[in-house]
Amino acid sequence: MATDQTRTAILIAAERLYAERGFSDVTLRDIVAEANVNLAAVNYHFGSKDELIAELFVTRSIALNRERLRELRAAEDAGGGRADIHAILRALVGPILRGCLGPENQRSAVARFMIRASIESVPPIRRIKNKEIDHLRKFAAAMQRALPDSSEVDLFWGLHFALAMAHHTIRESERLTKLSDGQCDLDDVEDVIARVVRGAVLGLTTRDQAAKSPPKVAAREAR
Amino acid sequence: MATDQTRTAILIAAERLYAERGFSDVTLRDIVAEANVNLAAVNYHFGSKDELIAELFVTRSIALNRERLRELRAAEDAGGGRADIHAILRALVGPILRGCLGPENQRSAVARFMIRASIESVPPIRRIKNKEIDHLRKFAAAMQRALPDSSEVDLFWGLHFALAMAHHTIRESERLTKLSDGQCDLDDVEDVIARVVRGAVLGLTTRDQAAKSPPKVAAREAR
DNA sequence: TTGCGTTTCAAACAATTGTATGAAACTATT
DNA sequence: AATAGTTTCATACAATTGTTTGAAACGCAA
Repeated sequence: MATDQTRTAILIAAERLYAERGFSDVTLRDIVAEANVNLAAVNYHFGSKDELIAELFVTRSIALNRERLRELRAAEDAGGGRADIHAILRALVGPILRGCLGPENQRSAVARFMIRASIESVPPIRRIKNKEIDHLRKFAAAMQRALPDSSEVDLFWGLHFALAMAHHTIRESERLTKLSDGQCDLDDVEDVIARVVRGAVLGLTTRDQAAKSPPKVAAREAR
Repeated sequence: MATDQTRTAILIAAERLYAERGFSDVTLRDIVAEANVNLAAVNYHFGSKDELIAELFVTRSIALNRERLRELRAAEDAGGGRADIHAILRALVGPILRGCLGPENQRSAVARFMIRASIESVPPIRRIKNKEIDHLRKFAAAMQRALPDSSEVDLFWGLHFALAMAHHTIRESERLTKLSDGQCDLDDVEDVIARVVRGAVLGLTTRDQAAKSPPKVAAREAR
C-alpha cells in the first residue's frame, strides 16, 4: 500500500480547504484539485465525502482532547493533585487558541478546521460531537476540586463561558481587530489566553457583592 | 399588488427553515413547499436566492440594531445621560438572548435566523455584515463614558466577550443543558442575561490584584 | 516474464441545484 | 365586456454535485 501518499494528500488538502472556506462550499473537485489526485480517489480511499469528513474530525478531535488532557494532568501534577483554576481553564482553551491565532504563518489548518466543525454542523460531525461532553466533564470535575465551595451550576457556566470566549475570539478575530482599529492584538496568543482565562475565573471566584440582578434600570421601555 | 401574501409567505417560510436547519441545506424547493407557493415565485419576487437571503438579513439586522439602541438610549436617559455599564451590556445582549432562548414556544425564528447568519457565512450576508461594526462602536463609546478610567483595549475586549458569551450560549444551549444534566436553566432568560452581563462587567471592573499572568504553573510540559 | 492484487484514471451517471420560459389565471381600469 | 398589467404555474434548462464504472497503469511476489 505504498506510503498512502494519495490518502494523506487528500486529508491535508481537505483540511486546508475546509478550514479556509467552510464545509458547504468546498466540493470534492476542489479537494482533488488541491491534492493533485484523481476525483475517484476520494471514494476509493474513504468511501464517501461524509466518511472523509468524519475521519478528519475524529482524528483531530482525539488529538485536541489529548493535548487538553495532557495539560490538565500536568497542571494537576504541578499542584500536587489539585490544579489551580487558572491552569485548568488554560488547559481547556489554550490548545485551540494557540492553534488558531498567532502570526499568520504558524496558524494550523488543524485548529481552524476544528472550529469550522464546531460551527457548521454537518451530519457526519454532529453524530460524533456528543462524545465531547464526556471530555468536558473531566474539566468540570477538575474545576470542582479546585473550587469546592462554588456551586456546580456556576462551574458549568464558567466552563461554558470560557469556551465561548475562546471560540468567539477565533471566529471573530477579524471583526475585533477592525472594531478596535488594531488595538486588540490577536497575534499575542498568550495574552489572549490570559484574558479569556481571567474573564472566566473572575466570574467563578468573585462573590456577588452587588445583588445578582443589577439596578432595575432600562430593559423596560424608556422613562 | 394585493397584500403581498406570496412575498411574505416566502419570507416567513425561508426564515423559519434557515433558522432551523441552516442555509446550506435548505433549498428553494424546501422553501416554496413550506410556503405553499410556486417555485418560480422566489425568482419573480426577489430576483434570486441570494437576494432573498440578503433581504431577510437586512430587515432583521436593522430591527435588532434598532431594539438594541432603543434599550441603550433608555438606559442613558434613566441614568441622566450616562448609562450604567450593566445596562449598556444588557442592551447589547438582551434582545438577541430574549429572542433565542426561553420556553420553546416563544422562541422566534427571527433571532435564531440572525444567529445562523452570524455563523454560516454565506456571501450575500458577508457583504452586509461589515456595517455591524459601526453599530458596535456606539456601544463601545457608551462603555467608555460609563467607565472612563478603563483602557480602550479592555473595553473592546469586554464588548467582544459579552457577545461571545451570548452567542455561544445560544448556539450551544443544548450542550450546556446536557453537560450540566439540566442544572443550567436555559429557559430562565433573564438569569442567563444577568450571568452574561455580570461576567463581562467583572472582567472590566475588577482591578488586577494578581499579576496579569497567573502563576506560571502548567502550560509548559509537566514538571 | 508472468500473473495478481492494488491503485489510478477519464469518463459517465443520476440526482439536485438555482434559474428561465411562456402560457394560463387573475385583477382592476376603462 | 374588453383590455392591459400583474401574478401564478408547470415545465424545462444548464450547471454542479457526489458517486460509479471499467479499463489502464502500477507494484511486486512467483
